[in-house]
Amino acid sequence: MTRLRADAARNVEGIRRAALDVFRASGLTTPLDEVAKAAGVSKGTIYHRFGSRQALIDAVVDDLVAERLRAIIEAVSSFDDPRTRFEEYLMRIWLLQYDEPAANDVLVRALPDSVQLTTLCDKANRFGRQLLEAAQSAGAIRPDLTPTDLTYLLLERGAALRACPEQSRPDYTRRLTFLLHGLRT
Amino acid sequence: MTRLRADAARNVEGIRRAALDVFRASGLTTPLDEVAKAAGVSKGTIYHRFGSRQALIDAVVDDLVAERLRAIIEAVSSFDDPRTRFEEYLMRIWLLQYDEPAANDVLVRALPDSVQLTTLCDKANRFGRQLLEAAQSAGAIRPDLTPTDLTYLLLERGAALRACPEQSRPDYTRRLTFLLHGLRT
DNA sequence: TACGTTCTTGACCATGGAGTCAAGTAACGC
DNA sequence: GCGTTACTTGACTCCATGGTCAAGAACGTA
Repeated sequence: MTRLRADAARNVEGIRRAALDVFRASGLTTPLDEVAKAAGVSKGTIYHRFGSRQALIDAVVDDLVAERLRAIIEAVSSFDDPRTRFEEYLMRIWLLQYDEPAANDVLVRALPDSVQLTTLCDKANRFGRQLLEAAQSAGAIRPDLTPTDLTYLLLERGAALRACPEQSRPDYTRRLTFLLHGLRT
Repeated sequence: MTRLRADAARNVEGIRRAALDVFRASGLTTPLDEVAKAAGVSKGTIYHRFGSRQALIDAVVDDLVAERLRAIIEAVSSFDDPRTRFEEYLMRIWLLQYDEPAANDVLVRALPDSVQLTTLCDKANRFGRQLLEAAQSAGAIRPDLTPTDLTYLLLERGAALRACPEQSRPDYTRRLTFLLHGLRT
C-alpha cells in the first residue's frame, strides 16, 4: 500500500468528517449521496477510497460511539452501590441512544456485518452483564432478569426510538424510570 | 355502481382471502405482488378492484383485527379489580401484537392515512385511558403515568416487536411482567 | 353464436438507494 | 513543462416497490 496522493488524502479526511457529521445527525442508515454532498465529492470517490458503505461506517464508528461508551463505563464504575451502578448504566446507555441516532444503530446492530461494530456492542454488553450479576447478588435487582433480557432492554429501546423519535427528553427519561422501577426486587 | 361480473366478483373474494392470509402472516407492509400471487391474479387486478393499497387494507383490516380487539375489551371488562383490568388489558394487547403482526401494524399506525385503521386504534386507546384512570383512582397504578405514556407503551412495543420478532412467547411475556410491575404504585 | 361490454394482464413508468466503470482531470517526478 | 499514473467523476446498472394503461381475454345477453 503506497502513499496516497495529496488530493486523495484530503478527500479521505473530508469524507470522514462529512460522514461523522451526517451519521451523527441522521443515523447510520443515511444514503451515501448525502455524505458525498456534504464532503463536496462524488459518491464514486467514497467507494474508491473506502471500498463499501460498511467500510466507511467502520472507519468512523469508533469516533462516533466508542468514546461515549467508554465514558459511560468509566463514569458508572465510580458509583458504590451495585444497584446504582446497574441502573445508571442502563439509563446512560438509553440516553446515549436518544442523543445519538448513530449510537443507536450500533446497539441495534442495524448493520450486522461489521466486525468493529459488533465488537463494540459486545463489549458494552459484557460490562452490563457483570453489573447485572453484581446487582442481583446484592439482592437489589430481581433475580429472574436474565442477561438476554438485558440485551433486549437495549435492543428494544433502539427500535422504539427509531419509531418514535419525537418524544421530549424529559418524557423519555420519565418513562425509563418506570421501566427501571420494574426491574427492582 | 352496477353489479360486478361473475369473474370479477370471484376475484374480489379471492383477493380478500389472499390479503387476509398474507397480511396475517407477514404484516400490512407486505408487497402487493405477494397478495397478487397468492390470489392467482395480477397486481393490476388488485388496483382495478380496490383502487389502491390503502383501500385493500381497509377492506380487510376489520376482519383482521377488529374482532380481536373487541374480544379483548369484552374479556377485560369482566374483571372486578381496576388494577387487574388495566394490566390484563395491556398484557392482552401486547400479546395480540405478538400473535398478529398485522394487528401490530395497526396499533403502530404503520399506515397513517387509513380512516378505518385510525378509528379502530383510537377506540382501543380511549378504552385503555379509562382503565388507566380508574386504576389510578383506586391507587393501584402510579399516578404519574399519563395517557400519552400509555400510547407509547403500545407504540414502542410494536416497534420492538418488529425489530425482534424471534423471541419466544414465554420470554416475551416474562419481560412484559417486569414492565407491568414498574407501573404499579 | 356473435358481439359489445367488462375485466384482466403484464409490460411499463417512477422513485430511491447501492454499487460500478470508462473517460476525463490533476498531482507528482523528472 | 511534460508525460505518466493516480484519482475523480457522474452517468450507468441493478433491485425492489408502488402504481398505470393499452391491448387482449372473458363474460353474458340477444
